[in-house]
Amino acid sequence: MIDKEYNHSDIEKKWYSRWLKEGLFTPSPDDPRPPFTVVLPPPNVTGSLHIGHALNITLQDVSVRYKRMKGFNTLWLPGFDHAGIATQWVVNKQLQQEGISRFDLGREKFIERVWQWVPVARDTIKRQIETIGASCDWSRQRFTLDEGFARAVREAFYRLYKEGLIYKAPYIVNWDPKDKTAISDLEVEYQEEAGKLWYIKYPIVDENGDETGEYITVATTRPETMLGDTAVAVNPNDERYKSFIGKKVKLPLAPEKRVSWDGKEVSNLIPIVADDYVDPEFGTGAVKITPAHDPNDFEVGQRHNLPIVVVMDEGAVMNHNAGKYQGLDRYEARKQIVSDLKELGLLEKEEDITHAVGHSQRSGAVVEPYLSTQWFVDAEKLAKKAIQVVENKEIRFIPPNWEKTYLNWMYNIKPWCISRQIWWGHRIPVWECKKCGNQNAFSDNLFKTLGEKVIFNMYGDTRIKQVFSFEEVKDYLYSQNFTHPDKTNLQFYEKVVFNQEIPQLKDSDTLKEFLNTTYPKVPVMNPPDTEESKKVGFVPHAVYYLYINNLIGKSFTAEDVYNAYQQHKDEIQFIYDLELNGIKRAEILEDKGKLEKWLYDHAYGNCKNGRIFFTENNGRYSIIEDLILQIKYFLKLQCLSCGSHHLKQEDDVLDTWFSSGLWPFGTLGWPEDTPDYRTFYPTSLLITGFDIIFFWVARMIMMGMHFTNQKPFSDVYIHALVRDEKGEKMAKTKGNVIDPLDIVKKYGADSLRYTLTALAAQGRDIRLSEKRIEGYKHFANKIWNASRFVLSNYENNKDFVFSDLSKLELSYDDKWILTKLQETIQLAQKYIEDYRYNDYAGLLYDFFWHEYCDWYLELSKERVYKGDDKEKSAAMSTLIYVLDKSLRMLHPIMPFLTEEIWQKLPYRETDYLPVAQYPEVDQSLIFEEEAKLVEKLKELIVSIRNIRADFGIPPSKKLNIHIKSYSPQFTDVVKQMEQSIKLLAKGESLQVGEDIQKPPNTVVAVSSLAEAYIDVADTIDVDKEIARQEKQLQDIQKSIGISEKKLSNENFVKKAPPQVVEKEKQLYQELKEKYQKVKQILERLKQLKSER
RNA sequence: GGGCGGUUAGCUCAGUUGGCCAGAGCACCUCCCUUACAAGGAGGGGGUCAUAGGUUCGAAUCCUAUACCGCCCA
Repeated sequence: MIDKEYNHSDIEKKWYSRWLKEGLFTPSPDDPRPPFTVVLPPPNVTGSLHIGHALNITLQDVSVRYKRMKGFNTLWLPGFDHAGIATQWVVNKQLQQEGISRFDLGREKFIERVWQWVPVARDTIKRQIETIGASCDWSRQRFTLDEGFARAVREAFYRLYKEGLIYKAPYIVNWDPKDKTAISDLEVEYQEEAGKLWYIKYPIVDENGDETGEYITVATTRPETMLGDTAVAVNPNDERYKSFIGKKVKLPLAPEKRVSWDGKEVSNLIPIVADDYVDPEFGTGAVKITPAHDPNDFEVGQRHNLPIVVVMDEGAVMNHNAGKYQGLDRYEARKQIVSDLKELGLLEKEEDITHAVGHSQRSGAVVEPYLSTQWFVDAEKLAKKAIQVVENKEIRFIPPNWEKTYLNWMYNIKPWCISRQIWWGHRIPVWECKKCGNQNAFSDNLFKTLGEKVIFNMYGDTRIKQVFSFEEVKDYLYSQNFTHPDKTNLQFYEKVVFNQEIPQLKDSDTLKEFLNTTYPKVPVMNPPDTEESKKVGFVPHAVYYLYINNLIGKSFTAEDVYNAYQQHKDEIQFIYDLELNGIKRAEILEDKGKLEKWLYDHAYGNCKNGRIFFTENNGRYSIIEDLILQIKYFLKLQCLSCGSHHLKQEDDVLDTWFSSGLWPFGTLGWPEDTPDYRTFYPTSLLITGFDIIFFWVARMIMMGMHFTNQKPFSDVYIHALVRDEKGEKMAKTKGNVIDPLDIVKKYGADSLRYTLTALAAQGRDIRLSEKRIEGYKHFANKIWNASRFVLSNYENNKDFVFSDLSKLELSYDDKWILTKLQETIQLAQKYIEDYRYNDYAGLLYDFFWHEYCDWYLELSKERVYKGDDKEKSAAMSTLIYVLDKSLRMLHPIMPFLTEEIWQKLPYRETDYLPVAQYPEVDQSLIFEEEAKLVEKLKELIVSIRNIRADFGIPPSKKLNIHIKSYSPQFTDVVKQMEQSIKLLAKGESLQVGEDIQKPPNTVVAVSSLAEAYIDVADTIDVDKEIARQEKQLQDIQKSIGISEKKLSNENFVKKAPPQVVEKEKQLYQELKEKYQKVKQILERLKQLKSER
């Protein structure tokens, strides 16, 4: 028996783990059914989910569960985003609490700290996603920094770089002086702020640099940047300034000599240049040009070959070029400069203005346009295909108006700055050669064998150092993987990254063998804790290195060492520079004589510490191998241009969105051609918020088209922001956030999901209030109790229930609800496939509550309780049938509740509802005639209830009802359903027939197929009834008037579509008839009154 | 400055090819503890669909302008 109370927490706890255990959400790439793929927008590992995530996840789950039930081979792939700046920010905050900064820790230790934090956030979020009920495939869970994804990012970068689509260049970037990093255009938020426009007079000078007494006035909102001015520009057609062009001005306050960005001296006498960019109408028509601190000025500077003078450092503190302002913060300097100008009489005026000031989205600091050398993606080239694929509708935005937003942005796309001066993220896979300066981009395609590729990737992920030990490799390969705890890291490489066995690395023995045969061996002769002064130095290490790598034979002469060293010194120096923290006395190896002596000394102990490394015999030396404490290995990377090993990897990391852009294919195995990739890519649907269309959606389309030559997804559903009930953005600082977990606790996940689905109308923000959620909890309760009614009666009537309805004697109401059900099934599919989530939710709500519960359940009670076998059978079977279909349709929105109830139903083709079949329309269960008659019957019952209310008859009083039917058909309906009608209309007795006469002391309810006379005997109030009927007559008359007006309009009849006209005519006819009837009734009433 | 969207019942919102005398939930009023459900049932009040023009037989729906609100981009 089913519990009396609906208790969401009991129900919701038990199903999720069972679904997972059964693998219901884990599809196979071998499944022949058509695929349906969704990738979850990976939540940031910064904290926990908010209600916007809940909406996003719910809508995805609704579509995903629907498609799964429709028989698609459905994959919903979840994962997490490392969220560079955001996560670094969170960990920084934690460090602050401990009173330390990330610089105190250093890069390596800091990243360790972040890795400690990530699983905390990740697992919290994962639990939240599970609580909401998301039917995603955790066995395929990914992380944007996992071994495979990091590899995909390196590969993507490498390819773009090779193709010339990524380049490093000096450019004006948006600089965040607080976080000390460049940020992309998109990460800048503009705010209207009160500011000032200062008009500054620049004195004109003659050829000798003497002031002529003339001035040219420029206007600026950032006077501190004037110290970096290298020109004044005017429009070439501006008559006012024509004579000034080519002359020079003396830049006030600036030191006489400044140093340009590329180290040249720059004078404080700067030219006046002509440039079309200057708008003569704006300000004074003369513009100061600061190429290092303004993007437009930078362009002007390029055109006129102007020097570039940077006047601030990375923290926006004035630098050496600022003369006496050096060391001042930019705003402090501004104040000083303005007051100094005033004193010099060079400040013409100041104006109050409001202007848009750019702030860093993350730190809030005012962004400083700043010249800096950064990495850029040539987005314009990538945009081409990304534009095409949307223009020709291969990718569809829903709602479609977002397409315009997307395209507009794409048409005007700018180079994308992808380097970030932070530590947490994908370190740029470029190694600069310290010898020749070449930029080398590497990916693991540098290596042939899988083993080598793995080692390179481990190095790239900073899991091992470039000189590494067997233990380091072993420990990492055979330890638990971070993203897939059921696998070792090696298994992750095999199964997820390369989709191949890697026998070379399989176990300790093969691994050791592999390392020994693949990598140069690096002998180490110092125990880890050796005092600096006691350390064995560079020269012996170098000789041992040559020896152990078989470059000088078993025994050797000084000459042999000299020659071999000459050949290998670059790598040896590089390695020991790393290992010994600098190299000493390398000159010994460069001189045969010194080397000879050194070898001899170190064979006989004639040296410091009396060290003996070698044995000597006749000028030939041999190694004393016992001195080697450990063998490490060297991952050989060489400059592609000069071959040197002296490479240093870029310190900067990539913009997080660079990696997110690969999400739809990087998670499915790309760049490998895996079964998952072949089966599930391109994905079908992406659901996300409008705020990241540019950040993410656009980048995925660009990257997807470029790397896979396929659209990454077909449909993009863009949902709105969830706001609070007052329409304000939810923010922790405002204290108006709704925590999804609180809601789930209070109302249940099903109720939250239903609410979000019902509110998700296209193209609108969602205002969420708890009241609304409560309303849907009531709906959940309704489903629960209706099911309780059905199931408890099923318990007592098990033998009467059949799944095949065709053999049963279905009553009018059975046929009616079945017909309604078919309509609902059809509409439901249409709505969900059109992404009209709110309509889907509304439709089912209405059907289940207002048709099934309010009417069908009530109508069925008579037969369920008192019917004969056949009646019971029809009613019970239909009740169960409709409940079953309803639960299936409700399941995508309310997975937990529906599963709980569905499990108790008698016939199920699968063990679990998530993989049960979605209802399809059954033509044999559509009974239009019968359905229409029942609709009329409902109308009649409502009109009887109205009378009751109008006359204030208490529900406890049973009525005598006489029904005059207008047709034998309807008479039959009423007769068959007599008992049910009595129940619903609370009748004592019921007579029906076409020739029934109105008994005295009754009032009349007129409906379209019958009129009902209600015996109100002692309660009848003739005056009241006359008034009631008169009001009705008036209403009808009004309607007739409207209808008449339409029909008498020639143009309406002529031009309106026939079915509309036909409908109107029918309505008119019905109204007319009704009018007549009511009129008669009124006449009789008036007669009655006069008789009394 | 450019673009997009919104303005419908007290509140939150539906209303998709123009054909309803405009709908839902919540709130409100009346009655009812009837054995699925008081987290319920029956009934009810409440809107000149922002404003002004226009197109049309017909406009909440299309067009134009205005007002206010929001967002995005520069």
